[in-house]
Amino acid sequence: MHRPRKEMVAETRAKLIAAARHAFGTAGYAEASMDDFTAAAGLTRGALYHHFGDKKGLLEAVIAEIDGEMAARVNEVASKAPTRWQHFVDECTTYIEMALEPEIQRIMFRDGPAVLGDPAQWSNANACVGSTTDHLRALQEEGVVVSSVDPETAARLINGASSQAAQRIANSKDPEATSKKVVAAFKQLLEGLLKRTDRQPN
Amino acid sequence: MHRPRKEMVAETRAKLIAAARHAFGTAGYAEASMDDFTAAAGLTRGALYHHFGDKKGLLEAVIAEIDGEMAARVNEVASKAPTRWQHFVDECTTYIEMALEPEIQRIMFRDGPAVLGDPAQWSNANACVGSTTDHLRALQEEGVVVSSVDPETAARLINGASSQAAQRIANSKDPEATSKKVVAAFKQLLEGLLKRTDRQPN
DNA sequence: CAATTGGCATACGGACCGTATGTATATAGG
DNA sequence: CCTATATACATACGGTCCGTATGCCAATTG
Repeated sequence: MHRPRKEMVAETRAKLIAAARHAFGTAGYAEASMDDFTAAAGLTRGALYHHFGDKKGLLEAVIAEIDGEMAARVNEVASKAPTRWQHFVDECTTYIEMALEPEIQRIMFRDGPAVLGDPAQWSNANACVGSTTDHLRALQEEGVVVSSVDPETAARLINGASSQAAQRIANSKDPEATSKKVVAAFKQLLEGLLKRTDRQPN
Repeated sequence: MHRPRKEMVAETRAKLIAAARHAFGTAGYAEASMDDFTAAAGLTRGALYHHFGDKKGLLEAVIAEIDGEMAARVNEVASKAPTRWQHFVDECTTYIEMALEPEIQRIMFRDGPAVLGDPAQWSNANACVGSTTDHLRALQEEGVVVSSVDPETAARLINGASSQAAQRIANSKDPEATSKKVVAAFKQLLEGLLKRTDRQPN
């Protein structure tokens, strides 16, 4: 029953991250007691401090994990859009869909920024916005998107709008209906990036 | 030297709000010690709990005050734009300018949402977005903005983009230069709301 | 097989918060 | 004018939480 050392360590790290992720996602970062959720993982704060330094370090690890999952899922959508522009729009709406999950809302868009500061400065978690940036740059080279905007800047603004979009849907009494309204408004804003020749009729 | 009761009460409330606003804006909500900033106001936590119930209640009061100031300032810009559309755009950029102040960033966009939840659900502080909504509705009636978008929804999305815009400028190494880029990208997104006939050439 | 390193738990001190309680002053009523 | 009451605020207390220091056990290394 004596597993190799490395595996045990990886397991405790994973258990801590999972327990913290659940606690942060439901109770919230500030209300999550380290004693409680380490105990729920069958450990103590000793393990936490040993591996992550402090509570914020553990939050960073949780965020890195979630960001990786989100980036992976955004990339999955890649396949079946006829044009690159539609593919780009699909990625954005996929992002909004992911942001609907309460755990992601809470950790990535609320507690994360409050505790760690501007997400744009997070060293580990910017895979998602990177994809958006790349698409915008490519669309500019294709002449679909106006060349006057800075791709990364636009990606960040879109990100902010997406987060608000998701919050609005999530807090709505009729999520299905408001989802339609929100996504429609969101796509309308995106069209501002298109050159006039490529814009859809309204 | 016996001032009337009401004045004394209003003064202590104001002192508490001012001290908390400063502490929240600089140290941040979680790191601001109630003992410390009440003492800085020449009071104790007793006064705080009496008037505001708890720390969150005081944050709400601070946010209400700031929101009022922001709404007032947005309305000041009202005067001298030739078209309603430009007036609307001016209001948005004014909003971004205000969001550059660290105190507003921290309280209204970071700690506020983390502690009190979705800003759209705040009972006291939505004067700003209300103005944006009204403008959008009027622009729709004038036939300038596409009629397919829900005004309040669009206003919220714009709000999210504005907040990101301000953060990007504030955290930049060359705020002057990035401000130009950010505002340009922001305006470009806004043009997505225009009917094709009214759009500016790119 | 001995020494050492790393993984994790336990113990302790301090900060902070919420409530319960105490006290003084101003207003209201007789 | 005097008393009673309510309001404004301070003080006291208990509990929770966090960070560090310390200790122990197992696994690796030579």
